[in-house]
Amino acid sequence: MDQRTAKQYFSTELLNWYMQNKRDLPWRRHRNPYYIWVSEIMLQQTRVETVKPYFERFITRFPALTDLAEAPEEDVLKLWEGLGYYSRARNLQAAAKQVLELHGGEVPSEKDAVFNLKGVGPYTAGAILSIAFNQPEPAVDGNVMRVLSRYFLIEDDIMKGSTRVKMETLAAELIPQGRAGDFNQALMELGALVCTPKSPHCLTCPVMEMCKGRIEGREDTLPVKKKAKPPRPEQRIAALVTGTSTNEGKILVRQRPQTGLLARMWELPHVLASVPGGLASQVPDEPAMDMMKGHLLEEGYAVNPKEFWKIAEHTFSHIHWNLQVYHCEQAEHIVSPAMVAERNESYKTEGDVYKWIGPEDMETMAFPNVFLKLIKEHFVL
DNA sequence: AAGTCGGGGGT
DNA sequence: ACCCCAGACTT
Repeated sequence: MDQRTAKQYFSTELLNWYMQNKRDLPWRRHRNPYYIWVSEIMLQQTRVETVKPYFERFITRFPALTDLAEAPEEDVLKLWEGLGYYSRARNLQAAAKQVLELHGGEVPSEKDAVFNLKGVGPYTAGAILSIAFNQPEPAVDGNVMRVLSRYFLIEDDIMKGSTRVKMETLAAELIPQGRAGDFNQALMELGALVCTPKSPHCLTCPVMEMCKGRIEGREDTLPVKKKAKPPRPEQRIAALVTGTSTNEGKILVRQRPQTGLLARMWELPHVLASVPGGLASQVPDEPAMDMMKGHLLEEGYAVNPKEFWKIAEHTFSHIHWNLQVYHCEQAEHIVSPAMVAERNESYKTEGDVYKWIGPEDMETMAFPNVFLKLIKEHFVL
């Protein structure tokens, strides 16, 4: 009979399994704290397979922390294009500058210093400290909470902060002496490959014999998690404005404000068209087209709506966009000097900057995916 | 504690 | 359609 406790068994068997089954991932090829840090930021709420190409391009362009710290923010955002949660990119660069000024360019290995880096929370701090410096700190993410909730049959709601703290205490107790980095990665690897959210592969699990959740037949009902609120629907009218005369071959885009949703990203002009709970309008929607035309005129751009192009849908965590996209054409009009002055003033305060761009500009300007797809289709890129 | 912040893959 | 993902930050 196995004399080991459930915790001893778990730690030993899981670590042995990991050493035999760990994946060859780009950020596991070196033990460069900067690489590990970048990978952990990218991996927040993002799958491994999605991150791989982004990570490769990022460290090719910014091989060292100094390269990232000194780069134009536009370059950083462009490399993050399509990855989502763009404040991660801004915070990462800000933190790189922090490291340059406060720690001589070396990623700190002291707990408080790591925690104080922008964009580094409880999980990422633990990941950096354990994986890069092998310090015995827990790194509790969604994978870890799922694995622990099943193995130890913990029924606390994992959405609660108090549950994460409880899991961190437990995870810290499980770390084998001197093996923090490997063990923490083993926990996440098990969650990603075996102890999956749906249909966990218990038959091939290295710790199935003493898994309380499996023994009680609860593996499909754990972890306990309160359901998230559904995203609120928003109907929006977008314009793909093609330029005339000096703007022939170009389209009109604008840059979003410095804060909030998709901060500082470029986009096609669009306006909110519906009241919450209102019915989706049919296309072509003449009043909506007039609203779009009026909106752009206020911004100083006269356009003639042509025809409905297509519907584009995009879901954020908390908002669902239904975009009616219309083809428009730049129109001649006279702008008074007063209007130009007023507009320039509003640029400073609101941050909405409009610009005519061609296909070549797509190489430097960062767009959220919903607009990226539309514009690439228009330019046939 | 609840809301904000992307995007895609798996089922 | 819904769920979830190597979460952090703001209010």
